Amino acid sequence: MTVSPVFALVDCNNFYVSCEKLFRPDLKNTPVVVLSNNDGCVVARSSEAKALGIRMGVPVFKIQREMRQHGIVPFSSNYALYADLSSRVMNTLESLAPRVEVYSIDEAFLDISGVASAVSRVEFGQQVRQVIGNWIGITVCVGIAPTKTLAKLANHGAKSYPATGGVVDLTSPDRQRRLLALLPVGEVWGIGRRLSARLQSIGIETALDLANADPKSMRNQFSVVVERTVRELNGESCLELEEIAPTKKQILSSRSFGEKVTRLSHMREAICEHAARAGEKLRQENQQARQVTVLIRTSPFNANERQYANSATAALPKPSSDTRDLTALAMRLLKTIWRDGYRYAKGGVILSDFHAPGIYQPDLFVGLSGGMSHGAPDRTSARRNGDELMAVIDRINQSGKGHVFLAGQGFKRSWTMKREHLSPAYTTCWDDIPKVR
DNA sequence: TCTGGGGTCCTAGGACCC
DNA sequence: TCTGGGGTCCTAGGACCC
Repeated sequence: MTVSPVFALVDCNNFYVSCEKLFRPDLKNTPVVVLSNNDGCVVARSSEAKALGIRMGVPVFKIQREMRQHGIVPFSSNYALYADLSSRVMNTLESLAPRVEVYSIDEAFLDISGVASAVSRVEFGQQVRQVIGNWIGITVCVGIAPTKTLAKLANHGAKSYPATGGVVDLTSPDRQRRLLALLPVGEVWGIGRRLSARLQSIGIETALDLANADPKSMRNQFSVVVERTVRELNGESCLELEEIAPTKKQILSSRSFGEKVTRLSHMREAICEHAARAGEKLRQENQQARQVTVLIRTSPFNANERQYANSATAALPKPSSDTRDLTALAMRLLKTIWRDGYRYAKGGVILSDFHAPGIYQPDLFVGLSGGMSHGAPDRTSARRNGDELMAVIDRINQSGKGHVFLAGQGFKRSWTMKREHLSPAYTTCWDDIPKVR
């Protein structure tokens, strides 16, 4: 007999802000925001900042006045810090539950099917909160339910209503319906802005309205995704716990520039840099890529300016994870889409069509017809020792002792991103460890 | 002047085949 | 005048997530 599943969704409160405040106790009751790359917009807010009406995703230049007026303290994104604290949280969760799916940097689903009664489920949730709070200093909320979609809503309830003590058990259908009736349909996991508007236009306003809809008809009018959501809202589990992260299907490195790029030489540097970063991620995944895409664009927000956005994709003669192969192709692709006379805001590289090293079936005609227009057909395999070179470069770059890169990535780098409010790397760099006097 | 980055999945439509 | 039908594969674009 199979036990019906019970999921717990553990979600860190205001995660990025909490990470920053952890090392700045002086900011305990101060409104704090964390900014996106380039200090562009707000991506995390402390409860004080939320209370002041600072919206998620708002561009920083639009709230300069409020920032000064209320003394809101901004931080640039410090991903090294957040990733390190995240892995501490996740490791702790793995010691508390038999099966854990790390869903994002600040959330995880736990399988707690073995925890029997309603009382002990809530106790379990409280215990999780206490351990994470005491050991790491991060506050989490816990939502418990028979499906992932309901666990998400339970978590939302735990965050919204302090009287819950940060834990909501939504295993009883009666409680499910009561909470669903209170929530607008857009709060449901998988229902975004567009679907929300379309659903409302046919009279589905609340999460409960959606739960009461006919799954088949939802599939016809929308998609299987919406049908699955309806079933999940009714306690029928359609989404399983994924303990092992599936292998990636694409890797993207892209970034807005700190200053607009107008010269091809600068864009070449930036694209080189992205090809190198993407290659590094690819090697961490122990994969090789065959497809390379380069994309560049002007800022879509500036209506007075001439706009241009384009991308180009091509295949390598055979899969590779060697930065030099990826870069060479990326440079050729960039040349095909570059146009003079624009102020470029962003550029990037996407790698796709992955193969595990060594098991690629080459095309029968590779080397005869020549997939690439330059170089010897089997140029990549002539560098068996390229793997070793890349491994050495990765080791040096990850050691924190220095940075090795191709000259094409540039030395002046006027285009690199702005990070004016960066906190120290408290937990990942010896020089930045806080000192107690 | 200044608006993030990195992913996944699904669907529709075209190309191509028999 | 009359102009099939069904299957597969691929890709672009849309929608969603954090």
